[in-house]
Amino acid sequence: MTRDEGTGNGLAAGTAQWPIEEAPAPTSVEGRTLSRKGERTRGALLEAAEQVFGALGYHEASIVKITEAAGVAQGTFYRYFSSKQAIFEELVVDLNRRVRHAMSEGAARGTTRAEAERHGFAAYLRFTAEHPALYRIIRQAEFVSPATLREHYEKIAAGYVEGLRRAMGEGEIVEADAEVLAYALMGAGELVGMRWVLWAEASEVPEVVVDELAAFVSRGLGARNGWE
Amino acid sequence: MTRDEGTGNGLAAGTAQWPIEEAPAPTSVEGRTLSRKGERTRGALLEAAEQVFGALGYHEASIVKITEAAGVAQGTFYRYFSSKQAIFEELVVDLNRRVRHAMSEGAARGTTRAEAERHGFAAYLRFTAEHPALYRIIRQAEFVSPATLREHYEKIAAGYVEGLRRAMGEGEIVEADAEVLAYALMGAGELVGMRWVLWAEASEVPEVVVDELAAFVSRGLGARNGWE
Amino acid sequence: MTRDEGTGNGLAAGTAQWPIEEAPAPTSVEGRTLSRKGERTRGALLEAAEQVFGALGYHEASIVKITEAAGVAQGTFYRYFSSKQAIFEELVVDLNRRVRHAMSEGAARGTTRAEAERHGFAAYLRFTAEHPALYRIIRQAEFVSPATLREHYEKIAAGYVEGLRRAMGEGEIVEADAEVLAYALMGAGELVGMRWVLWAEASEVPEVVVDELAAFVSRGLGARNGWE
Amino acid sequence: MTRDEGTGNGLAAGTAQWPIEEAPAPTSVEGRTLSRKGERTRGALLEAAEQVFGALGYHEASIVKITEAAGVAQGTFYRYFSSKQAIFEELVVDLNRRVRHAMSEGAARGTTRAEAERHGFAAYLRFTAEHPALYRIIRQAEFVSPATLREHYEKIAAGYVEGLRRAMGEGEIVEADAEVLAYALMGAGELVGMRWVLWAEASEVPEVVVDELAAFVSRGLGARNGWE
DNA sequence: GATGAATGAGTGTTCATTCAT
DNA sequence: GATGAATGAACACTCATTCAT
Repeated sequence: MTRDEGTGNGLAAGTAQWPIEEAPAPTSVEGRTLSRKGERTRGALLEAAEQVFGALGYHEASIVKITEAAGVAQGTFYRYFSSKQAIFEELVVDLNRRVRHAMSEGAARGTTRAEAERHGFAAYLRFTAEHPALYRIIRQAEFVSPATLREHYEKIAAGYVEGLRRAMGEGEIVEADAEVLAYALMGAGELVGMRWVLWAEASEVPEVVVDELAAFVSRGLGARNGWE
Repeated sequence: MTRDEGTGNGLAAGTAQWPIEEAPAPTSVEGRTLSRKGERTRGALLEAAEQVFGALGYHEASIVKITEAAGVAQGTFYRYFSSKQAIFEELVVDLNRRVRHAMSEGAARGTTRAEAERHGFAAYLRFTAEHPALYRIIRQAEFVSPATLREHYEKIAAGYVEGLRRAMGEGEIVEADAEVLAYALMGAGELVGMRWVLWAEASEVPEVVVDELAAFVSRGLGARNGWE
Repeated sequence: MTRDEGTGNGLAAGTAQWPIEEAPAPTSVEGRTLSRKGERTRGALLEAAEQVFGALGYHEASIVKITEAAGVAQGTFYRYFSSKQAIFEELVVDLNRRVRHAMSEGAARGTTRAEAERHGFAAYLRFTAEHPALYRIIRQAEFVSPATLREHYEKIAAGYVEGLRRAMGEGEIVEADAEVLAYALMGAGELVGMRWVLWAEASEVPEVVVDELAAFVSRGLGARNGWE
Repeated sequence: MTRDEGTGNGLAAGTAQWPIEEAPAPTSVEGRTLSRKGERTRGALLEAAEQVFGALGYHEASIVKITEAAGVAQGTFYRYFSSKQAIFEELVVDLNRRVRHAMSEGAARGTTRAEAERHGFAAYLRFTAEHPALYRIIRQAEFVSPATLREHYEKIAAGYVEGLRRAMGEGEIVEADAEVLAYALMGAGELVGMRWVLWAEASEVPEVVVDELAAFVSRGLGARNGWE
């Protein structure tokens, strides 16, 4: 993952800075170290959970449905996760890591600042399209696991804040409260994703929408040499 | 409700334009017309539902809890609402009407455009603080009643779009896709509300946060003579 | 209602002998004497109950449905009947009286013995077709009010027994246990009615079926100069 | 089970001919194959259901009562039957198979035609005495599961019809509509059973009653060399 | 006298979780 | 190590009945 150096800027910089754990999957459960096969079963359960939680929501989803989707017996579930809530939380953490990764990679693809910014949002929206579960699971987390939900937003916000602060320091964008900007940006992305991906059941957001959003944000950040 | 005339502008104009039904409370159930007492019972149930859904979420909320909170017997519930889902949906519609009303009123309080804009957001954030249920119930609606959720956002967006288009026509703000802007604005408000009202368990958003948000939006809309 | 005298015979004689109360509708409830209007309301409730119990069965039927069908308020029901079970029992008694009346009248229409017999069954089957509720309500009575059910069959059986005994005395039919014959005849009629009226949803049993049934019974009773 | 060959006749032939599946108990639920223990639990539930439905009727019977009677937890019920209605229907099918089996066996015990006929009815009445649930459950089926009810009668009738037709062909009984006769015979047996088993709470029908019934039927069928 | 609002016990059913095999 | 049978608490909802107006 290359980071954009030198041209430090707002959004792109931000997305590039999220701290991402490098060893994603825990390989032990309650002390047991997982075998190859165990690892695979665990992965199958997580993936099944993403599908099922995404499609049905936390409450309609049931352990039976998840284990069925994963092709294992009901009891097997509890060899890998201590509860329904536990796998849910793990899923949020997992998706959080992956979306931040996607956004970083996206932002890094831009060479000019405007492009980078646009790519960051585009990556987020693309991830949303590919993983509608992210959006839906996050909404469920509100009640299922508020702490995890908060952590999710805080981690993304932290990345934004760091990037925005650097950009401010370098005079690339207007001086402002970086945290407010961070939450505003996340919110904008979330609802645009909801409107043009989820509701439209589209596999991607129309380019023009991404452009409009990026332009709005660019202006809002008071970016010099912004979009256009 | 005074509307800003002549100086039609972006946000303020938008918030001022939401079409709001003036006769809010339905007064009949399944054809029956409600007596005074019935009206009161129904109101108590709705209020209790707002508290309970807001505090526990749709699934943890139960009819027993709602009726207990309302001080009526379990069976009484079904004289006024046909199901748990039904009262939930009614609640969304109700809150939607009230939040739009609050935003309109807020926006109308501003005399200059910048003030109006700021007041619109402030009103929304104040409403969120007073009715945390709005935010939480909306999140639940994702799975409980997607159509109602969508309607909620679409109604608010429609108000924004109308106002933004007018402002564009009058050259007050930059020419852009009004719908994209609308969803971006809603998202920004929603997450800022989540961060500074819900998480902070504050009764209001710090003034400076409102200012920062308004400034960001003002710049993003390319408002002439904007905030500052 | 003419009774067959002189030519005393089996079935026809039997059907003609059921003791039928002549003043059918009780005109007071819990001491209250019913006004004209009250009488009408009570009748409407009974009729509605016949429809509803017949269509839905005892348990699916509800007081609300009955009162709705009768066009009165829920509470009004309890001014005329003390409980759901009470109106059900009254209905059984009522239908019992009416079916016995119908059978008597039918039987009386026959001039020869064979005709009379045939007419008795035909009348029963016609009544079944016009009042499917009879059959269905009787089946429900098994658990709802066993005593009433038993009374229903015993009353019909009593009529048969009396007629059969007389016919035996006059040498018209074979000497046998009249009660066994009575229950066999009732059972035969009931299931034929079920098969050719209820299942066929027909408004009457095909003539040929009535003929076959009458012939079987005629032979079974060892009737001299019977059917043919 | 020996069948009467050569002397093919009416009732006995009929009862002897019911097609009876030889592998009675389904051993899998929703695709799952039942373990030994599972099989036992399932059986216990069916037996408990027979008792409870028989004693209380469909509606008064509750899953709690059934599971209590079977000595298992409430939830266990749903591992074996998908609903209250489902176990009810299974019960009807089960009882139907068993009563037809009993009747066949009974009829086969007769050597002369008159004996066989008598044994068929006697077997039916004995079964009724041992399984009052049959009678009571059938009556409930009217509303609970009309299709199953109909199937029950049709299967028994089919056996009768086949036997009666053969007997007619061989000149043993009078030529007549076999289906009408079948329903008449079933009805006669049913009500005699109700009167002398259920109401008398007797463990068997008095011999004389069986004799009388058999004689009536014998005459009704126009049997040559009939009873006596 | 009629109404209809209120009651609350009771139902069928679901499902996360445990544990013997 | 994996299974799947068993559990039982919990829930949404119904309805006969009561009673104040």
